[in-house]
Parts: sequence; C-alpha cells; structure tokens
Amino acid sequence: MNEPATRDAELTRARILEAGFDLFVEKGFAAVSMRELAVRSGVTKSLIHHHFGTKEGLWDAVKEAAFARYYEGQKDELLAADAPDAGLLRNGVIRYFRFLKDNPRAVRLFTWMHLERDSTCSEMDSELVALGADRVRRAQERGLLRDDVNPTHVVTTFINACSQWFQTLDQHGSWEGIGSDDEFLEDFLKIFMDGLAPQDASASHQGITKG
Amino acid sequence: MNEPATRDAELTRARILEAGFDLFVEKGFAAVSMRELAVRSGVTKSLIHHHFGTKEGLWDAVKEAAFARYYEGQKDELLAADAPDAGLLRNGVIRYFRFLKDNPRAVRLFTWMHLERDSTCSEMDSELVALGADRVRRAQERGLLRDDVNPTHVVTTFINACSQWFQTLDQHGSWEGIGSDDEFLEDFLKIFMDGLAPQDASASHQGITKG
DNA sequence: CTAACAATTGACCGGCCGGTCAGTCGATGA
DNA sequence: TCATCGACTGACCGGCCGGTCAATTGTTAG
Repeated sequence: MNEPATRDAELTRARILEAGFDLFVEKGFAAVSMRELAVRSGVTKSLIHHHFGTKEGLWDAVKEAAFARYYEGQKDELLAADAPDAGLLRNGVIRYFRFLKDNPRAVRLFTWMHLERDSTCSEMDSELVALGADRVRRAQERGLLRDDVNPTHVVTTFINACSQWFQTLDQHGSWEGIGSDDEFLEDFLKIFMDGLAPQDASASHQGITKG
Repeated sequence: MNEPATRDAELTRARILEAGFDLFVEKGFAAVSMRELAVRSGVTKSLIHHHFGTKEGLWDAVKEAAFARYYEGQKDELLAADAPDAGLLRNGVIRYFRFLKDNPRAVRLFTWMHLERDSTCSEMDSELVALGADRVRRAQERGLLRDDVNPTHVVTTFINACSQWFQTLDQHGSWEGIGSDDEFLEDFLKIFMDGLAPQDASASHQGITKG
C-alpha cells in the first residue's frame, strides 16, 4: 500500500529526528555538527537540509517532537489522577517522579532548553504548574492540605525536587549514603506530605521549626 | 610599587577570566568562540592562548575560579551555622537559598557543568552533601528531627528544591500565582521543617498522607 | 645602558562549519 | 510509456573555527 523501505520520506525524517534527539540531548545544540548528525542518521547532510531547512530547523523539530510526547504523557497522568480522593497529591508526585525516571533524556533536553532560555519550555511548564496548583488549591479548600502556603509554591517544590534529582543522577554514585530513586521518593514523600498536612490548632511541633 | 596598568599579566588574566565567565555562563562552552572572548576581554586572541593555552584551558580556569569562590563561600556558610541550636537546619536552608540568590550566574555555570558531566562538580557537591547530611544525622540523634528518613535525602531535597528554583527563575514571570523568592522560601520552609518535625507517637496526621 | 625575558600583536594555517545547487534516481499517475 | 515530482546525492562555497608563530614592545635585573 505505502512506499517501500527505500525512499520513504517519513521514515527518513523519523531517523533524522531520532539522531538529532540523541545528539542534541547528549551534547547540546551548539556542540553538534550537521556532519555528525548525517553520519548518525545514515543519510547525507544535504538530505537533512532538504527535510528540515537549517540546523535550527532540525533542533526546533526535535524539541517539538519531544515536547508533544512529554506534554501529552504528563497531561494524561494529571488527568488520570482526577478522582478526588485524599491521596491525589501524593499520587501526582509519584506519577511525575516516575515519568522523569522513565524519560531521563527528556530531563536533559529540558535542561538544555532552560539554559538557552527557550520560551516553549516556560509555556508548557506554566500550564502544567497552573493545573497542579489548581488541584492543590481545591484540596486546601476541602481541608485536606494546610492552607497557609501558596499552591503554586507547593507544586514547584515537588517539581523542583524531583527534576533536580534526575538532573544530578549521574553523580549520585559518589554521594555517600544516598539511596535509590525509590528510596529517595519515599523519604521525600514523608517530608512533603507530612509538611503539608493540615495544621493542628494545638500547634505541637516546635523545637526545630523556629530559629 | 607594582607594575603599571599596561602590560600587567595578572590584570590581563583577570580580565580574560571575567570575560570567559560572562560568556560561558551565558551561552555555554561550545557556543563561545575565541574571537568573541578576545573582543570581550579587550585583548588579542593570541594573548588568551598565551595565558591559558587552549579554549579548554580557559574554560577550566574559569570553572576553577568560580568553584573556589563558591566552595569557599558555601563552606563558610556551613561552618558559620555550627552553633548547635534548634534552628540549625532551617538556617542552613536559608543560607543556601540566599547564596544562590546572590550568585545566580553560579547556578547557571554549575548547570552547564552538570550537563557536560563535569567531574569537579560532583566532587564538591559530594563533600557539601556529606557535610550537611552529617549535621542532619546529629540533629536526628538528638531527637530534633524525625529519624525515619535518610539524612542525605533530607539534604538533597532542599538543595534540589532551592537550586531548581533559581534555575527556572527566568520563567517565573509567566507562572500565575507564583510569589517572590522570599515568599517561596517561606512556604518551602513551612513544608520542609514541619515535614521533618519528630513524629508524634499519637500519629495524628492522616488523610492526605496515605494514598 | 643593555641583555634578557615576558607580555602582546597580527598575519597566517589547515580544517571544519552550515549551507547551496545542479543533477541523479525512483516511484507514481496519466 | 513517459512526464512529473520529490527524495536523495556529492561537489562545492565562503567564512569562521581553534591554534601557531615570528616579530615587536615594554619592563626589569644586572
């Protein structure tokens, strides 16, 4: 029905995109040359220009493709957690953490993009943060979470902690006493969820909390 | 007493180092050329080679200089908090946060280095994390902090949350409902410190904490 | 005063950079 | 069967890349 294996434009584009993703994620945009992109994708340099115009064009396409995947996946995750039970936030954190764990190269890609002040990143982040903050706000209104903290700050706190965990994953081997991904997640959840529990009127916890 | 303004090797090296810091922090190693480094520092390209050998040589020198500053400053901060009072961890977080706030370009530099898998980074991080974890462990032994969490995970949690906050600072303008640096710090400390408070035997907080 | 030395310069190098273009090749529709 | 169109190639371009080197200049020790 379709074109044969040779001269399949879609397949070629996909191969170039994959090579681009690999190399850009590994070395960053500026450190990758069109020549190595060509070698890696198994096509001619000219063919990359034919399909994507310029090096920036390919970079944009790579980002767009990765973004679509990430955004889609993450939105599904957030929507899947719509059931209004008490563990909503906890499950949200776990899902986000697992997503990052399953997509370590996405973490690298977004870090490169942040450093290059890519606007696409901030738009998506903004939407997801807003979505998460809304959930937190509703949980606060129901009395399920303490309400003396900014919902956006709650979301950014766990996003920050999880993202940076995987951003520094390479080095963890040399950090003495550090645990596995799941052990960190477990400890983080203890701190995070207990820290977010509704405050007792009988305000017990003193000691360390006040300097 | 010393050499005049012209032909001052130390001053020249310093100027080149500063230009290198500016440009590398802004665009990353690969995206900076020797020519623009020369223009920025107001000297000849050859002179940079004379003083630093290669482009990598300058990059190493820039990193080393920044590292020395960072490491020194941060160690001072940690040692300054040696008084064994109850707010030790809280003050540690505040000091770390303030350091990052005062040195936003260091945050960018270290992010570039992380992406390039620079080993120097991990060595310093490793030492600081170990130092912080030791403090947490001692606080746990004294019953000032909950002891059912890995001390290293406690330290990485706040380091991660703070670092990433400043790493994404550029975008915060478009995140609705987000507060200032200090407001975030305040909210983070509420969650973090209350989450780390010693557990009551009468374990009250249920609801959200269990999925 | 001058020899010695380091700081500094500008011309120059081969090579790789991103990008272009004329042309070949192969599938497809009339 | 053949014209058409797009996938694909390889030779080529000017320019910038990091780096070298011989020569000049300023400083300083003897």
